[in-house]
Amino acid sequence: MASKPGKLSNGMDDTPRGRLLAAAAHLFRSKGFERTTVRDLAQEVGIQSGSIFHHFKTKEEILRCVMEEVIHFNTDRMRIGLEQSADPREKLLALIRSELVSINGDTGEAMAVLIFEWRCLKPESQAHILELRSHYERMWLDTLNECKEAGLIAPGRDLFVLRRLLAGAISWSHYWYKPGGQMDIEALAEQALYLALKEG
Amino acid sequence: MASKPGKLSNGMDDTPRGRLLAAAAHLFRSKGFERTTVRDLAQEVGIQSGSIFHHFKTKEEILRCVMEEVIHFNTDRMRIGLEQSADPREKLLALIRSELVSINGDTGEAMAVLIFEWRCLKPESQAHILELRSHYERMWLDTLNECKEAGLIAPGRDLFVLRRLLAGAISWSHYWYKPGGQMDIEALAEQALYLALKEG
DNA sequence: TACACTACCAAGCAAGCGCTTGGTTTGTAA
DNA sequence: TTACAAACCAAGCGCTTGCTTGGTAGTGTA
Repeated sequence: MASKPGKLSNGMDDTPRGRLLAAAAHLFRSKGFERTTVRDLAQEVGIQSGSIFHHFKTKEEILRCVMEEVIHFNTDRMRIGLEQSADPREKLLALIRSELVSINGDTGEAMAVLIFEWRCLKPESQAHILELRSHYERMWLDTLNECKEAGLIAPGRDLFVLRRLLAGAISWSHYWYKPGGQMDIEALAEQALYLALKEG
Repeated sequence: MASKPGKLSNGMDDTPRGRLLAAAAHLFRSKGFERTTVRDLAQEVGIQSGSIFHHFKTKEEILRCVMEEVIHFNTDRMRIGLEQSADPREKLLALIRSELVSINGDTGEAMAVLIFEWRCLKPESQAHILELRSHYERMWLDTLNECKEAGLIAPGRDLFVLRRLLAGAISWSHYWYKPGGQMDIEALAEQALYLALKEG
């Protein structure tokens, strides 16, 4: 199971395993899973390449663990965001903000790995990760439904399609959005919210 | 330069080079550039792996050529779509439709390669491709501006950000949209158009 | 002191990689 | 028939890859 309420831990703590996962997230994002060698990874944490396999069975297992940790962490963050929101509009904004922070903030590297190194996983690992993601997507659809019932979203909109379009718009920000630039996450979240709401 | 008006050619014709490019687009999309070996590629077109290098200097050059061809082809398609549209709303819909077709239709594999294998290019190749894309993005921004001036887009929207959000929403469709399913491209284009327009 | 355990190193193996080489076949045109 | 170039093959080189192996240093427990 995930962490306790209010307590966020991304599993990349100051243990050999945690340090390896953090370094892997960094390298897999910047170079890609295939281009990152176990020797790169070992050098990053200051050990020999063979020592990695004392902590993980295979290179693919490292990738899978990075993805698992980031899903747990961000599902918790979204849930907390929802709990602190009063009305449907705020809830949707909280989800958008959470996902933008996931992608452009502290867990950005691991999140990008989750998104862009997907096909490097073996099929059975993919199935396992998809299972973890289902809670995550359920929160989105429930919130979009609430917004529609509250009249915030035009009746003609397909909510499943809308969620996929929003997921794309938000995930894509990792390609162009630069945290610390002119636009902060909150302003970007608001622009993204306009994509969904009918008064946008 | 690209093709003549009205004539669309994607450069993957029935020549040894064209067959290699088509097979490369297919393999690079389904397995990724790194996981695709020159031996895979050779087997796909029925030659020996060494023979590939009679047509291309390096494996990276194959990737670059796939990307160049698909940009030329789709820039032409977008331009033709614009020429056949009367008002700003139709123009924007034409751009959205073109990009959706690029990603989910005939050139889908090459387009996915352009998007998802970007970092496999050498920096100088990236710069070259970015140059080609600039015309493409110019058409988008011009059309969005026309829509805003016509009052179709709310005054508070940042058009640069809007284009990036739309690009994400549209590109992302390659992950989930299945041509031939319940929803056709035209319906999807309309749902995507709602993201931008204020009456959406 | 003895034992067990985690974390790690040094060395290297088998396989696969992109690419090269020297030579052969095939199509075209004078 | 000859000439020539494009297209291709068979073989393999030099290198990198993920991963294995056998052994060692440090730490906590009895």
